[in-house]
Amino acid sequence: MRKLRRHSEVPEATIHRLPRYLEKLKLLQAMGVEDVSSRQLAESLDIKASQLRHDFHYFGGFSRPGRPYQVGKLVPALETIIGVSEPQPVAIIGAGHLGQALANYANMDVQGFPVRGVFDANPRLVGLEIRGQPVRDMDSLEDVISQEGIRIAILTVPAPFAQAVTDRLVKAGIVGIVNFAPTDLKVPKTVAVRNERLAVGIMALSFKVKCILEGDCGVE
Amino acid sequence: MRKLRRHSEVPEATIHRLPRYLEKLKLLQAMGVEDVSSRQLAESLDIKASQLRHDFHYFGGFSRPGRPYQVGKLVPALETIIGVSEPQPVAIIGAGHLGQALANYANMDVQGFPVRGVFDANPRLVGLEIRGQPVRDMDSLEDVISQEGIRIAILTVPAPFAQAVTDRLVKAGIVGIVNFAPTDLKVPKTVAVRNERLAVGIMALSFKVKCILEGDCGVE
DNA sequence: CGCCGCCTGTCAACCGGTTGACACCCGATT
DNA sequence: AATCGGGTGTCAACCGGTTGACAGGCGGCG
Repeated sequence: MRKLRRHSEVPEATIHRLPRYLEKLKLLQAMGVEDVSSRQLAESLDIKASQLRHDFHYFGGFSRPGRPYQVGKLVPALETIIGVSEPQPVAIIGAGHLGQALANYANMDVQGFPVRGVFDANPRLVGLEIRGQPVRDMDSLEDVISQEGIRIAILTVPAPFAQAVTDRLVKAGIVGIVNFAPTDLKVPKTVAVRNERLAVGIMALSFKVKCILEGDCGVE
Repeated sequence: MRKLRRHSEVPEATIHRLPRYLEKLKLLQAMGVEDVSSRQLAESLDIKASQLRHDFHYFGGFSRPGRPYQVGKLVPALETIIGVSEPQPVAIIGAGHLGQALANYANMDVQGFPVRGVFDANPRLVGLEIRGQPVRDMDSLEDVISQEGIRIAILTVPAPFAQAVTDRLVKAGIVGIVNFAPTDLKVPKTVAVRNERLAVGIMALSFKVKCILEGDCGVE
């Protein structure tokens, strides 16, 4: 990376693609691939090569011009850009099925986001072990966050509690929240929120399905 | 709805907002609200009023001009557009934590997507009851899909199995797939896929968090 | 009855993101 | 050494989506 422009200039759409680049590149790395051209990489991700180059262009040169990208250099560069060059501990608030699923499913540790605290208000869940992590009482929320230096929280509590929990998180020094509750959270501008609305996905799909079934899609 | 244009002409971005409109409107309906202006509705969703009107404009007139929207008419109209005017039965493939979470969490029934079949290859999960639904063996996949008339499937199996399961689903007549596996699925053009990549969300957030912590965001 | 405030439908300008084109660079090969 | 194939960096045109502006409709009130 030669000249790194200010992050604020990177378009939203590009940011969302970075994780996919990293994911694929790690895969290639694990397969022992050393070089990869923009065309190869783009095709495997089903996007245009010009777009990929354009995206990388925001961060300066990843390769000597005229030569393909070197996987070994790209991976750490992307990790630095995304902010996972060193592990980012996260907390999961709400140990219901979704919370548990996230702790297991996306195996967060490998992705660079080790889970360092799982919390729930339900006394019946508190004490339960998930992946070697005890489910903690909400009382200890602030303490654990500051002790572990947690910056990112994942919210998987029922919608009615989401805002109250959020307020506590913000006070405790959390800087980023992934919100799975179907509510819009109010936070100061210094906190980033990403809403992950599961229901929207299936509804958008339903629209397209209707479209297909009615032969109303332009695809004849 | 007077003149309904072809669905294919509705921009992607608008489609993704429709579910949010519906969600909010249902809420208002439950509160007994009868009329709502574009400004009120837009503000509560944190978008511009002009955009909301523009979105609705794709589907013709929802109100007599000069008068606010009538919640009672908007809700069924949106339901028809999205395709949930009558329940859309869905199947969940993969009864791990994520599959279970989805069956419970987003209470699909209320959203118009009653779960009519939960499947898993793991014999230890088969037979388990989830919300009154038995977890079924994969063998019965095709039968249940055709008997229940299921059109939409939710994929929550581990990535290595995703494509194989998808092929079976397509053959069985599934038209839409919500894919939670971190893999790109290959499907015929007559099948709609929506990828729901949980890991991308947290990484995009991490980028912004880094941004905030380094004071590199334009917001001073 | 006429005016006024509020509302929607509609359009045109604007903006960000995507895409194609091309200049330039490199290593291999003849 | 010159050439050739394949690669990246970069830019400008293009396109879809967003936003602001405004014409016209409706009901309430003086």
